[in-house]
Amino acid sequence: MARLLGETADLLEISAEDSFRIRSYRQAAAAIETYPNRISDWIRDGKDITAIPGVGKSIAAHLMEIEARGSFDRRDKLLEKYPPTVLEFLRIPGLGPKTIAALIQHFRISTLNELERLCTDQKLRDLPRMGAKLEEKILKGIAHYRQSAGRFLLNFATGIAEELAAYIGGDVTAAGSVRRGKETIGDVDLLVIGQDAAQVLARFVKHPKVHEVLAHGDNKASARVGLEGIQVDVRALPTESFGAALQYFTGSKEHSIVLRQRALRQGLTLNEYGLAKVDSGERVAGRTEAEIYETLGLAWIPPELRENQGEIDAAANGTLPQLIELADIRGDLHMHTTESDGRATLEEMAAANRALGYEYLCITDHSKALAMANGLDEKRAIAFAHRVRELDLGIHVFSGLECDILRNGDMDLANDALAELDFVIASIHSHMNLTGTEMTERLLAAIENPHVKAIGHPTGRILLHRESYAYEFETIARAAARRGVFLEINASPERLDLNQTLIRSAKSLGVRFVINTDAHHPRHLENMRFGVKMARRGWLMAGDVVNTLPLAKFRQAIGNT
DNA sequence: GCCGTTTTCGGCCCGACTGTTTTCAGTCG
Repeated sequence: MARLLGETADLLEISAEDSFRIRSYRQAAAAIETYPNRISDWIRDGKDITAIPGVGKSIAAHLMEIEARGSFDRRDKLLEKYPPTVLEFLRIPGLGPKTIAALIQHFRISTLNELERLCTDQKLRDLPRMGAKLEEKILKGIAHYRQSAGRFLLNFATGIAEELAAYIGGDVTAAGSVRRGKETIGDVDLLVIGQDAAQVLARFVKHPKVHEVLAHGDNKASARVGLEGIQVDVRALPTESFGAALQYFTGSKEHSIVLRQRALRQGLTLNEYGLAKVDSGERVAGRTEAEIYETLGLAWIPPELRENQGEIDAAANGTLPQLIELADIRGDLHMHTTESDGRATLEEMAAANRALGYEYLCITDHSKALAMANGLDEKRAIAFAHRVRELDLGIHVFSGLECDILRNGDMDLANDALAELDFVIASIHSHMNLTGTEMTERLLAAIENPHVKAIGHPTGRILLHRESYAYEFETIARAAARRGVFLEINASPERLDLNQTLIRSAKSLGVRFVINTDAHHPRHLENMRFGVKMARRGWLMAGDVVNTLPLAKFRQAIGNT
């Protein structure tokens, strides 16, 4: 439903509809996407869906039509006018709705290939206000889109941000979605404070990895960096604007819009330079973020929450959660060794965990169904568990297993073998295309197994690569809460599974969590910070996460006494 | 198309950069 509304907003944009109507569609799409309950259920139960903020009479009618027949009239009419392939055009950087509408009208194109030919044939310049530079820009944009679909993993973007910040030197802060900890990143935003702007920007665009300068003005510069072509935006601002600039540059856009609306109601206007009175222009805040939020009557909001999903109300009411921090984690409970498909030995992994200052860890190699990973059968699993327990490296090591959930919901290893282990994570690695009903039954069966303590990477998504498998998440979360089975937040950067919406939903249903790296190499253990980011985005506190417990309490929590 | 501390009508966040054209529209964040 959210996707259909969002696509309709795109189509309305190309057809030059009223911009406020378009925004309404987008806001409704965002509201539905992050809504904790299933809209279909609400409609079937006859509840009033206009109670959802952003959903009014018209969009409610559209949603009921979608529920009834999979589309709605307004969308169908637009699709008669514009083939759905033109939606891709909006993903091309530098190409917006006005240009797209003009191109469709004049050249009757509908596919990226046709658009590309138009540019290589230098036909675009026949139209008013279009020239050679635009043709070139679109060609580069198409190439970039095809290569990466325009998004990058959080760990990659974080690495680029840290490398460039070190190169630029001085007071540089990563802002944008990197600071908010989004699992995929469109571009890297760097904020430079209190230095000579022109000099800083000039130095940035000369970085050896900068392949293409997209914009270079007095206050900001944008460039594509590295072979992957990730876009980096650098903005330079004076020291007295640091807080305002950091707020503005961190976003999200939706969060900032609501913040500025709130400012206006107080007779204030907010931009990247500061918070000022509308009538006199007098500056009242801007040096720190906290100062800005405070002036607006709000507690400072952690960046991970700035998605316009209730955080502003919570900040106004003083009900923001005390979010979990990396330092709260006392042990990593999901990792592999050379016993299955890990790259380091049991001893090396344990030593690496101790070096991170953890109190305990759990070794969870694969089970035999994952033959290509050299998974363990019952006999090997039990023998290995003995070796794990005998380890004496000054850190408590639990013997565990990442046990495959077979197609029918059975565990890969027999229950008497699982009973010998301290901590069993049940994961799906096969038959990922079952129907929603089959997959729900399969996971329910795993949760009912008396030896299963956690569900590993619960949705199975691989970012930018593979969707979650289909199942009824709420049903699974309810069962997990009832049975006391933990849901994993897998910190591996290509998974980051669960996402923030599912974390919040599961928490509201009473689920407790574990945050694990799924490390196959000692250096992967450092990915814990990304898992904690996701937990924070899901509004979790330390108390929601079991592996923040001290050893003795953790043992109680897993029934290991 | 949504919404209500002033509103059931009339508002709806704010600024930088580029290209093409001679004053600004389009795009982006």
